[in-house]
Amino acid sequence: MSLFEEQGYQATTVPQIVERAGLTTRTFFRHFADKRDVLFLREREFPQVVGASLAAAPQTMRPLDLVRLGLRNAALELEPLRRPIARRRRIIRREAQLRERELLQYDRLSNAVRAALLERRTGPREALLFGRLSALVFELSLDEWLDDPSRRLADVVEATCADLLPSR
Amino acid sequence: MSLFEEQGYQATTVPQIVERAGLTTRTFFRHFADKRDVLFLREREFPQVVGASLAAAPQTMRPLDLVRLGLRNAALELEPLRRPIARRRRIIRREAQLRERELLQYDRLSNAVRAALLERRTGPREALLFGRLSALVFELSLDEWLDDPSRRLADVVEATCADLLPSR
DNA sequence: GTCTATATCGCGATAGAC
DNA sequence: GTCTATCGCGATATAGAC
Repeated sequence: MSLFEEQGYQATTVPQIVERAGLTTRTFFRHFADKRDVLFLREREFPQVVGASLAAAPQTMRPLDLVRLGLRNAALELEPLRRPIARRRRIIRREAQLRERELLQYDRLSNAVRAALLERRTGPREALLFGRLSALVFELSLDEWLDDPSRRLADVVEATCADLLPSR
Repeated sequence: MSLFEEQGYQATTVPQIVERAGLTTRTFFRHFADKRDVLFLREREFPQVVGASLAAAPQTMRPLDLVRLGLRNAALELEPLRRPIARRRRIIRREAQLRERELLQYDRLSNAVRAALLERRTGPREALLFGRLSALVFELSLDEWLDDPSRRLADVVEATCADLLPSR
């Protein structure tokens, strides 16, 4: 992130990154699928975590409440990381390439929620829909939260849920 | 598309593509930002078209009806292209790289709708929301339509709108 | 259109952890 | 000893400068 801030993402080469990190180029690519991936290390496991959180919830919950629970849990984990997340967002916003990768991450989140709902015999269409809407809620909430430090992420998520997930 | 189907997307190189097309590599990259872009030629103008269609609608329309109109117009244009679109989807589904680019395209659609709504003094939050939801409606509809040839895309879009865009 | 850089990846050798 | 991570070298495709 330091290098990206200093010189921009494009201008920064992988050899420069590995030099500062004390590794070789080859090692870099064993950990990261491509150069962009270096900014999404934590995010890669994020969908898994949310999915697991849904799987662990009581079987009796409705999809709507399930999703709210999962997003709430996710929010609590991110709450203390506001600074680095905001820093990262600033970098991502400057490069369409990075926005593109970010979208893929949200798509993975969406799929994780969908898979968790399917496990509970939610209908395929409803599962797909809730998955997508969950990811949308989360992205919008994160953004609002980063712009308004006075609110807690969990609260923003709750409000966005109420707004976007009309009870079905 | 033929090459991608024969050998897969990754295995196909740009030199192979230009050889079959009778061009040079340089010419390829003059038209397409990168290799993936070759599958999104038409899609690039799509957001513009939808945006223009919204801008041309009567000023008195509510955002909800505006979006429905825009998506309906888009649907009518795609209706005759079912075969190639389905073929293209099959290729895209096999490669995460391509799915990623597809997501960026939907993001652009979302932004086009948002921009059009902002022009009409819709509130920023509502514009953002409707933009995202429009793209979501469109993606889901397209997918359903490709899986069920018996329905018309415009009808699927209408049904998905009713489902996802509760009147606000 | 030519030339060049940089991202990406395959392979074989090696070092450390358990 | 086996497993896994790193290294070093090299090849090629993508992408961009001029």
